[in-house]
Amino acid sequence: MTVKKSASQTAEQPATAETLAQGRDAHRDETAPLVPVTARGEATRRRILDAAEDVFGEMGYYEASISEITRRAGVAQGTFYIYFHTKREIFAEMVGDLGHQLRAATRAAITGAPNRIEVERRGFAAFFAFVAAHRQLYRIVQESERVAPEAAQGYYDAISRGYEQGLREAMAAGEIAPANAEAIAYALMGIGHFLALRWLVWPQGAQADALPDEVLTSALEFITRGLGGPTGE
Amino acid sequence: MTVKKSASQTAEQPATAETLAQGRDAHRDETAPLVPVTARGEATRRRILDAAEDVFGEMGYYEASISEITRRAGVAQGTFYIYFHTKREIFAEMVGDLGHQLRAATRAAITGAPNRIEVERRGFAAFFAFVAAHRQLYRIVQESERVAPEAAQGYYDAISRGYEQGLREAMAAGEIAPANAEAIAYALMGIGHFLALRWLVWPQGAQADALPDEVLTSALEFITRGLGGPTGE
Amino acid sequence: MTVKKSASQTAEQPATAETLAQGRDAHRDETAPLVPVTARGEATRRRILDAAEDVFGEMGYYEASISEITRRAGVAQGTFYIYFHTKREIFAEMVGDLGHQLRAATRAAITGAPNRIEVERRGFAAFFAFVAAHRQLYRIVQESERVAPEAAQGYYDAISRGYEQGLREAMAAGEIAPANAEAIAYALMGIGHFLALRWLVWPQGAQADALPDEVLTSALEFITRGLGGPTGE
Amino acid sequence: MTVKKSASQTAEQPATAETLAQGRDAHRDETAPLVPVTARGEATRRRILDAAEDVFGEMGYYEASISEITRRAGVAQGTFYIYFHTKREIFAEMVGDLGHQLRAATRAAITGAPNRIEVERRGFAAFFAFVAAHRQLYRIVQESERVAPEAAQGYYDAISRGYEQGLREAMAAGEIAPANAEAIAYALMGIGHFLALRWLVWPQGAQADALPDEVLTSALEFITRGLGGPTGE
DNA sequence: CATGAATGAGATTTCATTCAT
DNA sequence: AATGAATGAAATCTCATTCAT
Repeated sequence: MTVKKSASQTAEQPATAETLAQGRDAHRDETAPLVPVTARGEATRRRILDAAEDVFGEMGYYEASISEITRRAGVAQGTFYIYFHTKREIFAEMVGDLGHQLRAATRAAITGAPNRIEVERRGFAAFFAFVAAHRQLYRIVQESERVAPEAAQGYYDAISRGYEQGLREAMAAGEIAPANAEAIAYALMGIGHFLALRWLVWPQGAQADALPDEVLTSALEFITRGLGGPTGE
Repeated sequence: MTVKKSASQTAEQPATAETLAQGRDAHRDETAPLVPVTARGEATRRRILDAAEDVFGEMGYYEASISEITRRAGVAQGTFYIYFHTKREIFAEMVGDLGHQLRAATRAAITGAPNRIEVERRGFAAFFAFVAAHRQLYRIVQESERVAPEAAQGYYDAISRGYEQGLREAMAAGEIAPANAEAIAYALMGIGHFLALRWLVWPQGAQADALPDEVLTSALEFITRGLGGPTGE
Repeated sequence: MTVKKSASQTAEQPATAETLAQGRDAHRDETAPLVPVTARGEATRRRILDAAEDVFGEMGYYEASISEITRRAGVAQGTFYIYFHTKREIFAEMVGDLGHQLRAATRAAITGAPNRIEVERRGFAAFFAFVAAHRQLYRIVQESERVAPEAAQGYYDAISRGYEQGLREAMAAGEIAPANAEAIAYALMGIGHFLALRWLVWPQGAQADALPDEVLTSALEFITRGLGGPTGE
Repeated sequence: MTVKKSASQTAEQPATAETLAQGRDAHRDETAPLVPVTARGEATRRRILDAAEDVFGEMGYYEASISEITRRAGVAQGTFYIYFHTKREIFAEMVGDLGHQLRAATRAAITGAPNRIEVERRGFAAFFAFVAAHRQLYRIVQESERVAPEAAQGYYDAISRGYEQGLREAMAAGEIAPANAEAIAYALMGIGHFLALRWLVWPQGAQADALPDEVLTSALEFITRGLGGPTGE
């Protein structure tokens, strides 16, 4: 194996007595991330990760196989295990990535929104656009609930936290009705999730690039009313 | 053999290369249900189905095995195939059952509600109670999205249809604001789904028998406002 | 799976409520022996065990493969796991068998020996004959020290115990000099082991069916003197 | 490359089907030792060898991996093959080293012993001390019987030769009874081996630093008697 | 001299499904 | 109707070894 277990001094040390002693005791850490050291390695890892996203998305965690992933990545099967300990590990890492991307996209979209309602409007639009563009990833998150529950909870929690903060500020500003922010956050996520499921994920083919206007409008009205208009203080 | 299989060849294929190539998930003629003819058979079938519910719920579709199911059912492995063609088939059947039960429970709960808001209140309460009592089944439906998509869509569609009808009537009666009924139905399902996930499914142990009051209240207020009060026409 | 986990009531019970309840809780016992129920199963298990003895003996534990074992046994690979949980398990079972056979052979040989010295003479002869006839098994025991230490210790301990008892009786009778019986037992086993290694196991081909007379004589004289003649009480 | 390999082609074979078919234990031209030329190289080789001793001792030949060895040695995996052709080669070399050390320790211990009995006493003490200090190495030799039989036989033969010579001289001097020297040598080795196994190798923890007095005494008395006192010719 | 990356054969184990009794 | 046995494909993961830099 030629991959560092996390960022730490590894090879620059000439093999002195001290480093030796350390080497002796440093038992294999099964959980240490497998970080490539060279650019070539980094590129290979990336290729594998990308291939995994495709494969997991198309086939699902269990039907996917490492050999399919490495085939698409164009590397030998053994190469996979240079960069990831297990099939589950790469899956969980993907879910993390995904959440990261989604949050970045949403954050970018809502920047500069004049009020909470507009935040919701833009946020939902960004979310639906993202799902339409990454339909497989949607299924991945769904599946992660069984396969890598920590990853799934991390995904939802991170989204929720961002949501809650915005909601609390809006409540404090009197823009929306006061309420348990986490409850509202999860309610909103649920709405987004199910609308996307019904109108973006289930439909096959190209007709599913966006929600029907009528649906989007009804949903946004529902949300707007639900959040409670300005309280008029 | 005392099991009907509505006149169709089933296993006549000798194990040729092609049939083998179909692999473990060979979809065969699953249109011919295997219906037990005697009471004893009926009971065995039931036992297998019950065991399957446990096993699938605990372990998930892929980690579950027929042998674990039959072990828990107290029958031999071969017996399984007297009543079900494939692993997938029994899974899909379970999802159907599940939806049935849930809808029955909900319908019973909302009967006699004086207005739409009360319907929602009671409906949600019933839903949460059902989830708390059938936590495994919740995961099953979730998983069915990948494993047996038709079953999953059937599940959600049936719930949605009931929902929509109620909503349309309420809209017609001016009880709630007019909107695309299916959109609202899926939004409400999403809310229920995610609140249950966050407060009933994720938490470990006994503290998860019901939603915290505050959460439930906030959610119901959100929904009530969202649906729109009486339009006063 | 169609094999009982040890001798216990399994199938004769009609599936009543009680047996069901039991079935539910009886989680898979990973350590329960896999005992065949029918004669056919028993025969298959035997074939696998015999093949394993050959294969392990010839190639050693690690170079041996399950697929080679099942090939020689004339069964499919999966069949192996109906009767044994792991490669290690069958190996350990073999070592147990072996010890059993060896002790039986030795016991038979020494029955009726007039005195302790004659016991040793006959015992060693029986041991060498056994090793010559089961040269592979010798290597197996040797290897078991690493692969299945409990099995190895069990093997030696059982032999030693028999030895010790005989020695103690002989000491009590004044036939041999008093000493720590276990020490003498292990010393005698060591002698047998190394003589067999040098003159029966290492030599290739047919010339190694027995120890050279001179060697055997020298060894027996050494042992005879070592045990100490009658103490003349 | 600064490592001599006495003029012979080594790796020129492109990885064709045939070379691959040789599998992982391909015996190649192991007759060309890989001798380091610089002091740095010498030190690296030494580090690898020391690490290998630990690893092989702890895990055994087959469970040990080159990557574990190089990890402990603090070098890259590729570096291993600068100094050793194969895994087997380094293993065999270790066994050789070991025998060397053991013989040196024993020789030092018996120097100046007044008679054969005293030689045995001191020799056994030295042997047991060595085993207690190198418990892993004991297992290594044991395993070498399968993995590198030549090395194992070399090990025992060298010890035996030293033994035999001493025995023959003692016989000639009338110090001990005449006998086949090799038989007696292997018998004595067997005794030492099995006593060490039982009282030094098997016991876990610190209580196993030496044989119990009673055991040692009984064994030495057995040996003393066995060798036969002065024949008084 | 040394390194890190890459390879790919191979091994164990699981499991849905079939079948004779 | 039920059982126990058998099958064999497939999947994950390990590891000795090679090679370009």
